[in-house]
Amino acid sequence: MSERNPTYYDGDLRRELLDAAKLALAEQGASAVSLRSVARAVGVSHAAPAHYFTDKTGLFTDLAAEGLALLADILTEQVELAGDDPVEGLTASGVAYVEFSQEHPGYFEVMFRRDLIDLNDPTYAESGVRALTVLTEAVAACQAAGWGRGEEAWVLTDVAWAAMHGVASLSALGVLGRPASSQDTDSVAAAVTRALSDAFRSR
Amino acid sequence: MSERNPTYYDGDLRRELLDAAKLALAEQGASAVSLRSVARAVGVSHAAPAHYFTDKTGLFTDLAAEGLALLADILTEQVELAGDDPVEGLTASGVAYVEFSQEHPGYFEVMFRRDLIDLNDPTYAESGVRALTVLTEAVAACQAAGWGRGEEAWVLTDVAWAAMHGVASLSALGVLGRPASSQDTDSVAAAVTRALSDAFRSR
DNA sequence: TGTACATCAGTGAACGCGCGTTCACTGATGTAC
DNA sequence: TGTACATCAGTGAACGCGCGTTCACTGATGTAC
Repeated sequence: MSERNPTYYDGDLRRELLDAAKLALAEQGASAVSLRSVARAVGVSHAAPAHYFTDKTGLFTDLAAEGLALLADILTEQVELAGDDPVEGLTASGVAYVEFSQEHPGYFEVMFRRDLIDLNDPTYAESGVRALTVLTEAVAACQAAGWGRGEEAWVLTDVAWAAMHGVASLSALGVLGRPASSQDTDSVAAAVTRALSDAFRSR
Repeated sequence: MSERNPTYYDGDLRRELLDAAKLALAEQGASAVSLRSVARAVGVSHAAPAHYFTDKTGLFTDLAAEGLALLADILTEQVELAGDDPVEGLTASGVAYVEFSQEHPGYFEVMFRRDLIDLNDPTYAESGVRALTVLTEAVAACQAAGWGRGEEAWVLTDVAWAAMHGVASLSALGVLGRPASSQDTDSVAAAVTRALSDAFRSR
C-alpha cells in the first residue's frame, strides 16, 4: 500500500485522512466508515482517498499497519525497560497492550480484522512479525529464568498474547468490572491485567 | 425482537434465515452479510426477512441472542458435570468456550459486536446475565475451595472470561500456533487453553 | 358439510440513498535549458 | 532570470450497483356460523 514519490510534496492530506478514519472507527465502528465519509470529515473531494489508498481495504490496511507498528514499538520498549527482570517485562507488555487498545481504539478496531484489511501487506506483516518476536523473546527469557518450564515456548507466547488480547477486547466492549457498578473502564482493565500478570508471575 | 403469534403456522423460514445468516457470517464476515443476501441464500423474496426481524439489527440481535443462550447452556453444563471440583468446572468452561467459538463462528462473529446488535434486547441480555452468573458462581466456588484467595471475585471472573475470550478470538483469526507451521487450529487452541487452565489451577 | 370471512406469511415492484470507482480536468509545484 | 514543459495532488461530474425499507397485493390457512 501507499508507495509514494518521496521527492515530491508530501502533504498532510494522507495523514489527515488516516486520522479521520481512526477517529470514526473509534466512535462509530467499522461498519459506519466509508471512503466518502472520511473524505467528508476532512473536507476534501470524495475521490481524494483513492489517491492515497487505492481503495477501502488499502485505507484500513495502512491504518492497521501503522497501529501494529506502534504496538510493536511499545512492546519492545516495555521489555527493554524491564531489563534483567524478564517476567516484569512480560507483565509490563501485557499492561501496555491493554493500554494501547484503550488509547487507540481506532487502530484496535481494524488491526485484527481479516475481513477489512490485507493481512499480507508487507508493512503490516513486518510489524506483526516484529511484535510477535518481541513477545516470543520475552517468553524465552522468562523460561530461561525458570518461569513456565515444561511448557512449549510457542504455547506460552500464545497464552500471554491471548490473555492480553482478551482483556483488551472485553474492555473495549465495556463488559468488564463489578456487576451493576459503573467503574472507570481503565482502572477495571488495569486491575484485571494486574491479576492476570500475578497469576503468571506466581508460576 | 420477533414476537410472533404462536397460534399460527410457525414455519421454518425464520429458522432458515437465521441459519443462512450464521453461515454467511462464518464464511464471509459481517461486512458481507445483508438482509437481501440472506434472503437470496434461502431463496425467498428480499422483503421476507423484514417480516421476522424488522431490520438488519434485529436479525443480528436474534442470532446473537440464540448464540449467547447456547453458550450459557454449555457453560452451565460444564460446571454441573464437574460437580465437586470447582476448579475443574472453571477449566472445562474455558475449554468449552473456545470450542463453542470454533464450532459456531457465525454466532461468535456477532455475539459481541455492539455496532451490529442491540445489547439491550431482553433475550440477549437475559442470556448474558445467565452466562456471567454461571461464571461468577464457578469462580466463587473456586475461591471457597481456596483458589485465588486475596483477589476480588469480580476480578477473577473477568480474568477467566478474558482468558477464554482471548484464545477464542485469536484462534478465529488463525494467528495462534507454532510460528511458520500449519498446525490444526483446534489442537492449537486446545493446547493453549489447557496451558492457561493449568496456570490457573496451579495457583 | 358448506359458505363467508379473517388472518397473516410471503411477494414483487418501486423508492431514494450512499457507496466505490472511473475519468477527463485543473492548477500549483518543481525541473530543464 | 525567464520560458516551456512535466509532474501529480486533488477535483467534480458521472456511472452503475446493492442496499434497506415501504406498500399494496395474493393466496393459503384457519375460524365462525
